[in-house]
Amino acid sequence: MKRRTSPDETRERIVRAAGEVFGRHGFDGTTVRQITRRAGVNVASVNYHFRDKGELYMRVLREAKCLAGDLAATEFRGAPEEQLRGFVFTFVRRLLDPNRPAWHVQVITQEMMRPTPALDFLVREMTEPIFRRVRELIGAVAGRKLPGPKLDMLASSVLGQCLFYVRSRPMIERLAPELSRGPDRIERISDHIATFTLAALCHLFNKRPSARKGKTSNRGRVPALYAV
Amino acid sequence: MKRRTSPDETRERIVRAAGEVFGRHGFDGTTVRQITRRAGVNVASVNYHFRDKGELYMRVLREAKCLAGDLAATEFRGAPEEQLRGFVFTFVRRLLDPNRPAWHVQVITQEMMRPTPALDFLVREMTEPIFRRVRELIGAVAGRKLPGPKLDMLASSVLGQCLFYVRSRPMIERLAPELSRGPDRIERISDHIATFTLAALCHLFNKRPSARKGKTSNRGRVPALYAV
DNA sequence: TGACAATCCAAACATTTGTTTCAAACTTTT
DNA sequence: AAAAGTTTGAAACAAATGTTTGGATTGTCA
Repeated sequence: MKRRTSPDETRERIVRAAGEVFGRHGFDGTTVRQITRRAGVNVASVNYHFRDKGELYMRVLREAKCLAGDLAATEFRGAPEEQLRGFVFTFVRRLLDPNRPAWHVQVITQEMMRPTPALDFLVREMTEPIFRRVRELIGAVAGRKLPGPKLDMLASSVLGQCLFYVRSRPMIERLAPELSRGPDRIERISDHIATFTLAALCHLFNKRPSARKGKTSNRGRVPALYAV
Repeated sequence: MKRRTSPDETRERIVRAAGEVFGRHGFDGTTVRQITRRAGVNVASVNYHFRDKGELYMRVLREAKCLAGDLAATEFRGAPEEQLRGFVFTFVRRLLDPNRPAWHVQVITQEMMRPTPALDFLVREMTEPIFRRVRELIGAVAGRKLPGPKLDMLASSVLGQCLFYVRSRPMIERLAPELSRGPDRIERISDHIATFTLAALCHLFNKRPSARKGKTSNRGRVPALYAV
């Protein structure tokens, strides 16, 4: 007779449940019993399959980083402006897409805000490459060599805009509920951030007015290729 | 003989210590004994002076909101662009000034990210007014009536840029340490955000190029009046 | 001073925490 | 089918949690 749940499935169920709870309450705020209750397994399973709570947490972070995808390695085609726009669209979609399990982003955000010893891993493995990538894209749009700190701040402006919608979600839902609703909200937000950013860069570095203005033109749409 | 510590001082010591610990670990991650140890008082003091841990937390939030200042009510003078610039300078200073106790900002940030029932209070009392103010300032700069959601996203772009430096601090310190150091870092960051934002608005709404570009001009400096 | 209330403190309270134990149930191997 | 190795589950563990208790200490006012 087949076992009701295989050992591997138990492990997966624990990781998924752990991701959801860790994502909502962070490492400290989460109890092992919350996880096992949600996963429908025994309390001891956590210590059997993973050494302890900390080890399980690391496993969850690794999973989240993995599912977050190699955004940094993605190639975008077209003019530098189009590439930056493509990046913003992909990044925001990764952050807000309701089809993806929400805990991937949430658990990473929690770790960024209330660091545990695991933060170094996350920065090294995903934040740093993404940050570097944004700097490259911005440098290309600017079309000239920029001093490092200036480039860092420009990249921070882009990432800050994107992450705001994730990290301040409970706030935004109260202040501007329209922004959180509607099936096209991801595209609206992406389009705004990209347009805003390109407008700033365009003005700061005296590029041509870049054609875009007002509603979404076909040129402005992110190619389906990017819309992972 | 005078008591070593007056009851009022005990209360204050508890609130300050609680602010520091809550700011670092959030409500869940904080234990009453951590607070009392840091404050140098007995464990029971918390339940004596404040009803329970939750009541103390609310008191801390109220204090933080109070010390955060009535940024929303501050009047800025000059052209709309100057007013927006003044707001950014003041806001960023409030967020990053090392002379102010860091926990004011941190405890609010923690609450935004991992909401407790107290979030409604915070949004109503400080976030909402600030958000509304930014929308007004941006509307003035744009010089035309804008649809609500558009205004919301523009405000989000400004606040997102500012808050990034607070919420991603542990990350930034690893990625771009230069941004976290130096006595002029607050001014450098403020100046960048204001310039970046005004450049975008200027380009989006076809205003005149606004003169600013490159290094800080005298016009660009925030008047001492604003530099609270 | 002496009585009264306010404040403080050590100890204990009942829960909840992460983890361990060990026997039963199951799967695989012999 | 018997033996060996995995996986599960109920119960128990010590440690830590928020809170309460009762008595000691302090300040106030008659």
